[in-house]
Amino acid sequence: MTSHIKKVWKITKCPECGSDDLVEDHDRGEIICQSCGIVTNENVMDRGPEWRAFTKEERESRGRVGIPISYSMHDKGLSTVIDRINRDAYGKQLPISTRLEMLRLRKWQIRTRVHSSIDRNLAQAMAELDRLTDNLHIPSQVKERAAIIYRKALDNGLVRGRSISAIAAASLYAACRATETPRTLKEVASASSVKKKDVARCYRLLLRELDIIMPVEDPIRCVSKVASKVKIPVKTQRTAIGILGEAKQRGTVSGKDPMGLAAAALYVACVLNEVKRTQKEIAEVANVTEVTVRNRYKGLKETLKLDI
DNA sequence: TAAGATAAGAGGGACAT
DNA sequence: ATGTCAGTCTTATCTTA
Repeated sequence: MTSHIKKVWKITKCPECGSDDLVEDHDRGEIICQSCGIVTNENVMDRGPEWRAFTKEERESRGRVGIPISYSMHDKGLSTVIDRINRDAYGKQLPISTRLEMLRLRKWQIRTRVHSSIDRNLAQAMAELDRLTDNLHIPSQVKERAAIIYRKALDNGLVRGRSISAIAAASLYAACRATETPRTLKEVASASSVKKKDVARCYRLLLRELDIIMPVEDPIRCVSKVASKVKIPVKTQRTAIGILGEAKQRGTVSGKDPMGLAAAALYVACVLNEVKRTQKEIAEVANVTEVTVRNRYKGLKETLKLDI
């Protein structure tokens, strides 16, 4: 008896590096090179039957017809379409009960299709999150958090009409804020292809629609962050914290950028303690402009009646 | 060179229409 | 739903000490 071993042409060497350490991923229809990481999806499609038959009977019973399945379609091309012609194969009008049945089936068909579109959206978003977190060196735990936020946004229909990458970036930024992972909006935006203002808009949308309460950053907590970067002595830091506490009591801190306030308070403290730091140095590490430092500095001077 | 001043523009929140 | 307004922050440029 002749054996019916499949004759399948397969690549055995990586086209990039020549290694033969290849792994097949049948679900995705790809071949991955273990040594260089190159993924190829060429020549993987197995056009022969996926079964083996050893007798004539087996061959006949296992043989089928139909188009080859396709990996590029989300359902691998296996969907059935229920059309709207309420007639049977002979063109006869269907009885009312069957018509209602078909109506129900069509409804569910559409619903499952929506489902798969959500899946595809998620897959794309997760890929984007992967890319962003990779670029920004963000721990996976924060990424998980971002993914949860994204799913919530998707469930609430916030993604419709907006770009997936914008919402993904905004979710990631929100996750960073929530976990106190120090990444600025600017950094997140520049890692993604979305403009900063769009990420900011989506971020606010997330906070509003998902009722996320984000703790407002306390300028006092920013002081040490900024101070450590420009090596300002602890004593001067304490002066700055005192200044901020005083300003807070007089209610002149709300609505201001906490980093700007911290920077200005530090600058004042430096002047008072005769620590030589320029506005520029402090503004730079606080990620605000000199002008902002000056404006806050002016405000602090007024509210505290300082003469410098 | 550091600090201050000024102007123009962006973007969003509050509020009225 | 849309427009206006006050306030914030940024960028850029010029002046002052």
